[in-house]
Amino acid sequence: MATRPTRKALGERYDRRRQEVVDGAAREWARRGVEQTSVQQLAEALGIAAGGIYHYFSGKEQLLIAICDDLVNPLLEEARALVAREAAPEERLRELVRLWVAQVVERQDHMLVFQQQRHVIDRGAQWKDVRASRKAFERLVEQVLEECATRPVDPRLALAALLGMVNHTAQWYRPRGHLTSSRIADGYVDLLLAAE
Amino acid sequence: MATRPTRKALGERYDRRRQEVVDGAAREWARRGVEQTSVQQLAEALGIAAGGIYHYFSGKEQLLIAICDDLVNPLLEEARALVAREAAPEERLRELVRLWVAQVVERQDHMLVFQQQRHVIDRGAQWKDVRASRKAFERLVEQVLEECATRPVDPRLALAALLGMVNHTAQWYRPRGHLTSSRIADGYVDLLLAAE
Amino acid sequence: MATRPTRKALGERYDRRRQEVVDGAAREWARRGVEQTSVQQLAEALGIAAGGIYHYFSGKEQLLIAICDDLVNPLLEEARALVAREAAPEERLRELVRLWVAQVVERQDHMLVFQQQRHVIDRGAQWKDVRASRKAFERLVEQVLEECATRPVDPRLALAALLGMVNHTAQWYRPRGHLTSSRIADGYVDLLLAAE
Amino acid sequence: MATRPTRKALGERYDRRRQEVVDGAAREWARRGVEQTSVQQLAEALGIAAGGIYHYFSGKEQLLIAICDDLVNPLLEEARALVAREAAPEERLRELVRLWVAQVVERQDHMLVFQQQRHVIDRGAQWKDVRASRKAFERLVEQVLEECATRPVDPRLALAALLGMVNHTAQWYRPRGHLTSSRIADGYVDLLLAAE
DNA sequence: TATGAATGAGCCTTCATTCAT
DNA sequence: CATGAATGAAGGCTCATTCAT
Repeated sequence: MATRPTRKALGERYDRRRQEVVDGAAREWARRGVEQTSVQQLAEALGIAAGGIYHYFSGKEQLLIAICDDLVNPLLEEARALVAREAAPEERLRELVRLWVAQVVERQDHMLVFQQQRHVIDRGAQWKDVRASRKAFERLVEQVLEECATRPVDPRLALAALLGMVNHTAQWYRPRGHLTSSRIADGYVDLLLAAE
Repeated sequence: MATRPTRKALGERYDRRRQEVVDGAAREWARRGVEQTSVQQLAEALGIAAGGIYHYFSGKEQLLIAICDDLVNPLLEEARALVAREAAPEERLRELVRLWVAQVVERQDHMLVFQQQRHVIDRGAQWKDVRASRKAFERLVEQVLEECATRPVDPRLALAALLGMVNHTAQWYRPRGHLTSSRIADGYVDLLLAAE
Repeated sequence: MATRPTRKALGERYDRRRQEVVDGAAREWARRGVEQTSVQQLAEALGIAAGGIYHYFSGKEQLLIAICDDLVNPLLEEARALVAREAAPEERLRELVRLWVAQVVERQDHMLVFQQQRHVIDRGAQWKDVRASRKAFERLVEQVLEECATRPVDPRLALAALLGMVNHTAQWYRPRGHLTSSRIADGYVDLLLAAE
Repeated sequence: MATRPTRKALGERYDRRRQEVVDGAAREWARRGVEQTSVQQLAEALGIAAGGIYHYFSGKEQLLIAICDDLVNPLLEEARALVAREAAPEERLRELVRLWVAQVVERQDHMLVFQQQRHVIDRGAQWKDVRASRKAFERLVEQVLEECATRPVDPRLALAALLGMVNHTAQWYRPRGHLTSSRIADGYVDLLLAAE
């Protein structure tokens, strides 16, 4: 017989709905801009009433934070797991950049929102965790990069260049091209590493 | 006694004041965000009354456009002049990137505003000119790059990487470091060009 | 085995629960204010879900009316019974004020809500009954007062003063003091009646 | 010749306009209730745009505070001046109550708003000054009352009764009756003082 | 009965812009 | 040219109420 939704199932439904809001908001905001999209418009695009969003988030900024959390935290986690594994330095860098570009490509909307709102993220106290995760990830990249034999440029410049390249990918990447996520990543790494 | 300012002098003063507004707005908006800074706040930071801004610009968006014009047009002009000169391809690329990075560094605030507002620039009809200038500049870079012997990566990827690196420079560059504008530019070019 | 509750028992339980909602609402609203307390907050304080309140009351205002009914109707009824009894005028006044102060003290929260919402009660059509009961009670006090030998002040002023004193009691009364309900009442009456 | 408005005159105009808003808000809120009157409605009644109110007050609650300040501070000041003068205790009480009732009657709307919002005033930190002034005034009355030969009731009860009477005056007083402010005050005092 | 997700009307407030001075 | 009071159109958010479960 049909089972009534249990408390757990209700929680799952809540989580699913919440995730839909996060993803939908990222999609709309990436296209139209955060400040250019009213909560009304967002709700309309999500097919719910404006007030409904406030069941899941206490305000527009909290929703923005959720989007950034969803972007930064999984990336940092996976990167840490990857770095913990044994590997040759160059291979490790290659894997890290692949992982990273894959995330940028898979969560392109989140990424575009993240970059769009950089000046907001850099300021408020409520953004501290996001800032810390971003910083931690950049440190990780820095360390991996330091162990590699790169072309003869200032190491800090190499890091900055890599950050610039990868993050900028969100601005131009279109799926269905022959430039897949891993080809892009390999290209970036090839620019950095010393020719063999 | 004091001579009355002539018509020309008035015009100069007007232009000087207008430029001060543009630069001040870029500075404030780069730090606090365009939408996060009200016209009142901006005026206060500029030391004038809110209404005063409307003597120079018909609205907030016109001021934003002026900032972007101030960034994109001189860059495109200088780049065109540079490309018109005779030079070896690799040297030409190097000079172009130097010019470009120099602009990014000198007009860092303008650049940060420009990037912050990318989704706005990409949409409205009033942004057509800015979009055209940006596109023209990117084409120029593409052409210069195509003539160079770069490392063996997809040419479109090399262009995208270069755009990413250089634009991202605005996010981290601080004056007074040993990484000067031209060293940064040279580093970027070194990453792209085939090792000799 | 456990007997199913009878229809009557269900009704009793319904009434008991309803009364708990009335009293709980009076308590919360007296402290936090009616408009400052959302139905959600109220429900939480009562240990039920927001929707649950609507099983007993068709809306927030109906609940407010119930609180006022609970205050005004018993008072008027008891006052009428008291006045119907034989007694010397001064003694009758004393008993009436005792009864009245006792109500104010026992239903202090109801009273505070009642006073807080005076401007609401004075307006809407749905408040006609409450207004009528209040008016009837005040007439009763007026009549009882008229028969007494009061100090030589305008009778209307004496009535107003008495109303002011007694109603204000809700604002400061705290149980466990030596000022009991009947001592307070006697004090008020002593102020009004001519010295013997 | 016509003088241009000086900076001082502009300030005066600002103050006058601000006072109009305070008085108008008191009038509307006394009649319709603070929470029952939207800022829009209030502005309409004042003949200005809704946003205009925010030139003088940073929010609805600040306007409410201004109303209460306008009520409590002058009263406290005048009462202090009065108490500082030489006088027989009973005469001093009479003058104090006259002053007090006169204020209640002259600022009837302010008073009604003040009472209506008692539970709000009693809570927030932004109400500390108003609470302090109210308390200081009540202390003053208490001291003056203590020196008088009152009827044989508990002194605290006498004070509470007086507070109840006087404050309640705002609820029923209508101008043009034969019960003038000073007759009302004298009546109240006569109730309290021992018969001669 | 009870729940709590969802609704949608309306509120307070902000802010780009105007205009009399 | 400059000011700053005033406007009015949204915007974010709250909350009483409904209803499927």
